[in-house]
Amino acid sequence: MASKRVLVVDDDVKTVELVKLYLNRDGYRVLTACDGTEALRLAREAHPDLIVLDLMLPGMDGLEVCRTLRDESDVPVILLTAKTTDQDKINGLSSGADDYVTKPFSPRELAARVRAVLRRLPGERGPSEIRHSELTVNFRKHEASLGSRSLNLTPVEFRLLGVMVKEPGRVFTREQLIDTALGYDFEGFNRTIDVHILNLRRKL
Amino acid sequence: MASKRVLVVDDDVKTVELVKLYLNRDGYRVLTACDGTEALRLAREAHPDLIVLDLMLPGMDGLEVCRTLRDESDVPVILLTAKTTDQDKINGLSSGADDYVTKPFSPRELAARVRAVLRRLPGERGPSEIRHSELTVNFRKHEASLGSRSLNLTPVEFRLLGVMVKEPGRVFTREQLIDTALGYDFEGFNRTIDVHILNLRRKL
DNA sequence: GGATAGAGTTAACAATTACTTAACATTTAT
DNA sequence: ATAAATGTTAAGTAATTGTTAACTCTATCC
Repeated sequence: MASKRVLVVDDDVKTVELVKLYLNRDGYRVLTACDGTEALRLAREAHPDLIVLDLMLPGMDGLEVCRTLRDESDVPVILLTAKTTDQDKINGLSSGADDYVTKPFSPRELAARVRAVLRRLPGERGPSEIRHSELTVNFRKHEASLGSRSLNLTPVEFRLLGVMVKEPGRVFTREQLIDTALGYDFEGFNRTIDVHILNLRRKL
Repeated sequence: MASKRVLVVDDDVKTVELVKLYLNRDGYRVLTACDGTEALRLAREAHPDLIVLDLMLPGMDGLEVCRTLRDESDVPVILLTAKTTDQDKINGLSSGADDYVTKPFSPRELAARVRAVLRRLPGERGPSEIRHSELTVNFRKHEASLGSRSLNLTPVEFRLLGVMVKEPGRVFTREQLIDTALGYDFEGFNRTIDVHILNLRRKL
């Protein structure tokens, strides 16, 4: 669940389609762009979780695109290029890229690198435990308890309780709760969240 | 919090400067050295909070430097290694070093790893042995036992048990376990870790 | 230089858990 | 009083995790 979005930028449509195929197979949603300008536009609009960027682009240079992206956000970038010397790698990585794959490449390897980069990113920190009178929510242990009784929460329920316990008293819309608990790209019946809330209430 | 000091050791000035740039951006003070002798001297004089150490150094071997550092203090070390070296070397080293990054590397990633190592540091650089009721894990001997029976753990299993025994009750994601047990640059099927966990459970 | 053993990886399948939905009940607001 | 919103139940469906077994790779031993 919570499928991530990857923006793939390459002027060769064949390449884009190939990469898209493999990334889709891994459960990512894929956006595509054929040149630097479009890439930047999409990056700004859609806020993808990762960008696969070819260095040889018509018009705007790939390295330039990479640097611009870096200035504007923290989105991780994997560079794709035919250049093979170490110096090129250094240049690319110095421009703020997170990884580097040389053409011709195995789409399998690229997919693996996408996974690897995304895996090591989620580094957000908060307090590891929040308490409110009887209620204790421990994020490190992924565990919540009321008094001494451990509520056996499912992942969705835990996320719901987590987001609420961080801002007690705040009222959330269905959409806000869906975003945090089911993922921003949830495309189902929006009353599903009601059931999760119900179950959570029962356990409390 | 007073800004931490990081010693960066590499014979290539370009690399050193690049790393320094990124670490400075993260608010660290950076010391630099170009060879093993200078590295040791600076480590002794300045007592940095962390050392980034290239393994390929002129004169004194990086491995040798690493071992000397280990003998003299508890300063955490992140190794820089060429991608062509064996995974086995990394395995052997990771008992002494706290992390490693393969060249060519992304400075973003290195900075992230520096942060990660420093973050988990105050959680004490544990004793060489941890016990929990029947379970004993000895890090120096790389050996674990339940009661009197010695569990014959493989390297991967030992690392898994090691990371878990240090924070009992904590829930880890697949990705976190993969990072510590299989290496941050593991590029395979992520359910591989399930099998290691299964095997570990059976031995317990 | 095979043969063998140990470790790690992977695919396929089973078991379990949890998520989603639709239908109906109750409450709230107008 | 009635429409809209929210609460509740139970059944169907999907996602995740557990397990087995086959395969690869390396290192070691005749």
